[in-house]
Amino acid sequence: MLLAAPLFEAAAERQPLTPRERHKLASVATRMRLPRGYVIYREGDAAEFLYINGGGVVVAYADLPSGQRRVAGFRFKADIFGLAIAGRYANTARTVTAATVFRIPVGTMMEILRLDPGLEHQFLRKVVDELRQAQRKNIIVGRRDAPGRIAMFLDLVRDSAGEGSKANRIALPMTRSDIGGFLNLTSESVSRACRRLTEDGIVEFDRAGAHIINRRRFDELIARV
Amino acid sequence: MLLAAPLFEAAAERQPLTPRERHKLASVATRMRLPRGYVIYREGDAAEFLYINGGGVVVAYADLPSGQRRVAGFRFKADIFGLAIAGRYANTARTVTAATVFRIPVGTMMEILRLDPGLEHQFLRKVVDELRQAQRKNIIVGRRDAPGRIAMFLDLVRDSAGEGSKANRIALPMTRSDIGGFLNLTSESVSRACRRLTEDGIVEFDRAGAHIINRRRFDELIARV
DNA sequence: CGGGACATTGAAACGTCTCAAACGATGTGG
DNA sequence: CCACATCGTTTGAGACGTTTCAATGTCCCG
Repeated sequence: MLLAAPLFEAAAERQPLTPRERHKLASVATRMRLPRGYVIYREGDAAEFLYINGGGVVVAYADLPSGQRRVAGFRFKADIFGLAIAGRYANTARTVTAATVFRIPVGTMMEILRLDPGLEHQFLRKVVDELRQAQRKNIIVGRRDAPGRIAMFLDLVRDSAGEGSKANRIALPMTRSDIGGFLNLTSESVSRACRRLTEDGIVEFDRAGAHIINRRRFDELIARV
Repeated sequence: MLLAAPLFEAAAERQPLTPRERHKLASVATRMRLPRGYVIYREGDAAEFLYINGGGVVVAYADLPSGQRRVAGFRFKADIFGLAIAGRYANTARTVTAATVFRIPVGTMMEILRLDPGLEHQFLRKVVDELRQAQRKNIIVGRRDAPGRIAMFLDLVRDSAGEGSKANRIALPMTRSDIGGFLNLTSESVSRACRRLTEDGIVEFDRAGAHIINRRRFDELIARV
């Protein structure tokens, strides 16, 4: 139980969930079908629930005093979100697409973890995953060139969304602003960087997402960190 | 025991250690006194030891293919470092000042954690701390203005180095290049940003470190994220 | 005392940001 | 069912700030 506390004290970042956990949690979870653009919770709200993404895409972000929007990350199917700092949500969560989410009261969740050390273990691994994600984001944002950041972002989304690691199609339901918020770019810069990638014959974009045309140069670009 | 594995699989980031833990670990640790600039381990080496900083400053960094140096973070007294990914160090660790470090074989460490769940708990908290640090770095690097990044870096070092949170003197033993590597700036930009802070009457710099002159404006600058 | 690493400063190049406008898609109300 | 308002995207031109390249100055250590 002591173990659970720090887990829930962590700020939110990406956290995939195993099938075994989903099964265990389904019995106490409330299933919600949400439309696109629905705000699940707001930064600063008391963190009463923990959420599991059951399908669709959710974005976690915080609005900074300067008016900028810092996107912490995107949550895909089976990802956990809603972790808090000091009992309050660290980010705002909003659906990017229509989505199904499972909602679990934090108290209930703590009880479950107390009774099931194995599940507790799984949660620790989620925190570690989360850490890796934050570090991966650190590396991506460290790049100076916008096209390179976009390419690494596509790579990240491909891994996160559960599309095969050799898939050339990547769905991008989030807005350019959301991508920019994640990559520390303006939406205009995202636009221009995407155009550059297209002009260079590396990636093509349409309404649905991205399509990698030249994988060799794409991989080269990603490796050129 | 299972718990220990993922802990050691995490990449390195900041991790303070409590006195209770230090006592417990002291008996199995090898104490090493290291000169300034000593490379403790290199990125890619087999991760055989876990380290605890017993005094001094250590920098963890990775050299990217582009030749740039990405600084993951600085380790101060009581911080743990040497966590690995897939059995290999994710970063290179080098002393910034003369330092004392305690070295513990990973296998021994795992054994200790297995026998002491309480200590295991503490380690989980370290991972969560590490996560928070990575996120804090994300926010800092997200700023566009170099002086603002420097100010937030000073704030971070003040917190990490264990100087009082209201201290106006901040020791900066690391080089401008190291600071730049952490903040994603060139050493020249660090130099200019520091000069700007001085010209604006906010912070003064000398060989030893920084001295906050105008705390109100300093805090304002930090808040202007 | 000398060599080397680090820090500082300068000037120009580069790339993103900002501001602005036009375009496209979407969803709603008449 | 269409017109319209809205939101997001794209494109443009200029401003801004960091990077780059180069040179000088400073400090530390051998």
